[in-house]
Amino acid sequence: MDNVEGGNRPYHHGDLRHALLQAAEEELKEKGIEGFTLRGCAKRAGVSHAAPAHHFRDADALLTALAAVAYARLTAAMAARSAKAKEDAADQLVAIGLGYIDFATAEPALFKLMFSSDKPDFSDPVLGEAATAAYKALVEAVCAAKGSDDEDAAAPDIAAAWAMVHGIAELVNSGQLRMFSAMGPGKRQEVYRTLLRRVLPHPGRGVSQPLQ
Amino acid sequence: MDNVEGGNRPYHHGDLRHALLQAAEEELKEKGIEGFTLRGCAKRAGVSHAAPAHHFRDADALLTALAAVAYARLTAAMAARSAKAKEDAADQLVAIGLGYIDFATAEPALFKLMFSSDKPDFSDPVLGEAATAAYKALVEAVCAAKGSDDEDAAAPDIAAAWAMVHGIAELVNSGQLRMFSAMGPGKRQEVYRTLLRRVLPHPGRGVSQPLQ
DNA sequence: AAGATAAACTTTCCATCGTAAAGATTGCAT
DNA sequence: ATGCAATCTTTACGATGGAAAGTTTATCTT
Repeated sequence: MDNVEGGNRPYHHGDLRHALLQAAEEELKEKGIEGFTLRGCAKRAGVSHAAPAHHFRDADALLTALAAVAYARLTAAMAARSAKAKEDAADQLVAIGLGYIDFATAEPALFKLMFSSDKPDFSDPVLGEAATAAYKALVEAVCAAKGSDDEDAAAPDIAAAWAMVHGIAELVNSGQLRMFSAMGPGKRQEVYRTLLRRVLPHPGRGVSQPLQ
Repeated sequence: MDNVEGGNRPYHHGDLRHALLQAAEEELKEKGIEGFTLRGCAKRAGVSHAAPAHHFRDADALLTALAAVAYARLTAAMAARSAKAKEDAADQLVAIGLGYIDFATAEPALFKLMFSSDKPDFSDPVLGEAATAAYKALVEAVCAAKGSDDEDAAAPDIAAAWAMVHGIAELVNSGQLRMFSAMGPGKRQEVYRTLLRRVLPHPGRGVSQPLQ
């Protein structure tokens, strides 16, 4: 046995499941999703490479559990922005979008795991509920801004808002929108706001129309 | 040797480089980017697993070359829509966006390789030029719609247009916008158009403002 | 035409990965 | 105290990417 930490680690870890989730997050951030290995997680947690199997069926199951945690944080990031914003429905929707972008740029590895990877299994009920909660936060903000409870009628507005924030997040994270990295943080936030205001639903109408 | 095709294959393939690119595209479409293997490509091309090394430094280099081909197709898809649209600058920009979505939904595996993977090396000059060509098509359409040649001034409009089409493409491809799969193709195209018109630049002004 | 050189391809080999199977250790219920 | 189940380790296997060395073919030189 190669007990790295000095020798007196007990045979039973105690909270390996949780330790593995933390290790997986580190591994993901350092190696990226394409360099992620289950053995690396085990080593970080100080256990043998086969130990994770007793807590997660396979590597994808570990990443599925991690994705569920990440969705909760996404929801929290949106709620944090929402709490700081004015109560006005439009401001609230913009805040939700900014929270989405906050999370995506603060946790690019997790964001990629959640949205640009086949690893997480969305049929898993825990992940499914976490993802649905995040989605609902967005939907409710759109409906409020639109002044309607009809989710179907709001569908194009939901799509517009989500596509815009998601597109910004993806492009910024992959470094393709270099204009943003060139600006200071304040200016960047201001541009984000302006972009998000562009996809606000226009109360009363169905799908909002452009000016001209 | 296990010559699958019957026995009289010559020792030298003749055009293995090209055959590997085709094989890689098939492999990518069938297995997905996370199931992609270099050995699988070699088998498809009917050569030993070490043969690709003589044409591509490693697996990433093969995918980089494939990504360059894919960018050319993306540019072509945008050009095809552009050619069919009216000459009006706004219609042209919408067409570019629809072409982008056309490509993304027709070739989800390639699209993922290009935008949601660390595999391709964008410092490769061939890929770099192909990607730049696609980007320029977008930039020029935005500038034309804005009625300005100042690319810096148009930056937020470029970001808005690109983020919207990219967001739609990503969310549709990952099956997260189920409302779209529910509609017929005609209705879907119409909604795409409506969404894209929402991010058109407004000539003269800097960043366009919402209605209210 | 003949031999040398380079290119294309195969074979063999190695480290790493995920995961299955079996053995060792410990906690817990009875 | 004893037995069982959970937790963890060790061992083993097939697959993968890539390095190294050997084989075959093409091309170039003379």
